[in-house]
Amino acid sequence: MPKKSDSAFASRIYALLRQVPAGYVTTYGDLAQAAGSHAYRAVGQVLRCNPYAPEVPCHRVVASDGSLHGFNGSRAATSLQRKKSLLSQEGLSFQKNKVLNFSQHRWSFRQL
DNA sequence: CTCGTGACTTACG
DNA sequence: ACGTAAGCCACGA
Repeated sequence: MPKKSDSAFASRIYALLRQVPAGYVTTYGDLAQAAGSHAYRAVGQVLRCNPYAPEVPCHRVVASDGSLHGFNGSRAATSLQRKKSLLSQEGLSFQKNKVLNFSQHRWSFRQL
């Protein structure tokens, strides 16, 4: 549940992300649009300060091309490695830092 | 209110 | 494929 200290925008992002089932990923763009805005970057800021660590799996959010950018407030390769591991456990496949069959595992809020 | 910043995206050379 | 530039929105100082 959203905290009062969270912005309405942030809450929306969290709520949407929570809808994403395991084995699926989404992009910042789609997330933003689903939130009713085009604040791609704002989404990044929100996730970076993600106070709902396990409940809001920020690792299910990838770049528009399915590549893993940052994670856990870090762009370090170690973080990306962990991200890959987590997603791998959810049935996703990886090639370096990119998701295989990305479009296939990509979650679309618009279809809901 | 203004300014700077960012885990972004798209376009261009 | 890669670097740069511009556009974009929200948030904290």
